[in-house]
Amino acid sequence: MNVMNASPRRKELTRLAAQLFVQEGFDRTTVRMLAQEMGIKSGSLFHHFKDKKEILAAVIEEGTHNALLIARRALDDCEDDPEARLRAMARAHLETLFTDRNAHVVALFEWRRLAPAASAHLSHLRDAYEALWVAVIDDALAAGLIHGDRFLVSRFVLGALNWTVRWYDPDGPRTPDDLADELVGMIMARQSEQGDSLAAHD
Amino acid sequence: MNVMNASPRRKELTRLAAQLFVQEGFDRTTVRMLAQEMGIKSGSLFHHFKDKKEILAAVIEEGTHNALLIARRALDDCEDDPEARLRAMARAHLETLFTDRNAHVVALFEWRRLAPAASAHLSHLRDAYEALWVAVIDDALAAGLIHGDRFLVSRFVLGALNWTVRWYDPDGPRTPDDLADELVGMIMARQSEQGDSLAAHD
DNA sequence: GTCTATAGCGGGATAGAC
DNA sequence: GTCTATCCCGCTATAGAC
Repeated sequence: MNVMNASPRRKELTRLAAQLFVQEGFDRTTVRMLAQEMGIKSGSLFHHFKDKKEILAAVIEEGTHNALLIARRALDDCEDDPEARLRAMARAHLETLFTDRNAHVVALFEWRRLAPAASAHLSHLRDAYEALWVAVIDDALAAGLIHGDRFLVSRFVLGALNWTVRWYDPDGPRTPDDLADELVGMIMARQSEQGDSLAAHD
Repeated sequence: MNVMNASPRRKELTRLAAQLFVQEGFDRTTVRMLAQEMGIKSGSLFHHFKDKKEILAAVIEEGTHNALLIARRALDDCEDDPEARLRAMARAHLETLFTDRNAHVVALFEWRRLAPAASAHLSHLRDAYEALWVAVIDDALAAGLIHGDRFLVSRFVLGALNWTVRWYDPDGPRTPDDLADELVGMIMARQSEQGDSLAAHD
């Protein structure tokens, strides 16, 4: 169950499951679909996972784990500038959502399906990721870069980012990084000028 | 199917269905649950609806229809001030999400389940609602109240609002109107001062 | 308009051979 | 670790009486 004791086979299956869960949703994805996708029969699936819910748990763990890793790495590659850090977090979030890492999408959108049985380990992962966000938001607030309530700002920003899954087309003209920059630009309180540098994209 | 030819009985059932769809999700809500909730047997349900998908369609139509009505009314009660109109739209959106109108939540979160068979009428309703938003955002941009790309700003704002369904507790200290005001405050480019009036809520 | 009864299907999961 | 075969269940939807 833990990310440590995952066989290569299990990891590969988890990756494929994430893909189907995003396309069809957890409930509409059958174990037969999952099995076919990885070229085995449905019965064999239960050698790797206790039941269907455990597959979802594995995907969600993988997704949150990746998001946490990538966000930490992005922050490490950062100066201490609050704006740069905020931008880095937004970019990292969208990177995990769109750069062939369906697992994070599943973690966000199918969390409720798992909630009753959510392990402490999973909750801890998610809390760690959210803590990263709140810290970055706090710094931006303290620097006067943005304004508002720390709790609400974090949730509004994450909401705006998460909802991109519903409308963003990766094959379109904009990169995920473009989106992240536009969002940060949108909430930043410019001390002066009339906001032209970000207004002429489309 | 159209909102016009809905018997009172059917409207009542639609209301109850919306509640269950929000609680459990469409896929996990069975026709037996739906029937029990309204005090009839599952077989009787199909006298009112052709199949389960038609129930979803009715809920989504109801939800979008209501959202459109309430948003229009809110704008009508408004001065021509772009900030007031933006605030009114945000408030109206959250009002339809949280003030015992589960149908709008279903419309937003279960849209994909219906998408393959979405009627022209339904798409038209949704487009009309989105057009309302884009118009208000356009005015706010033109007035220099906010900044960014019209397309992206609308989607970010709607994303932030829609995602509140996942975390907002109506029994908590904040009203939906508080949330709306905070969001508008967050994206507004203050020409001067250091953003204190909105920062001391929590 | 609601009931009972049930058809018909597809789902998750198991057992035991290989 | 994968297969075949299958159990058992609950789901949507239908048929016909009342």
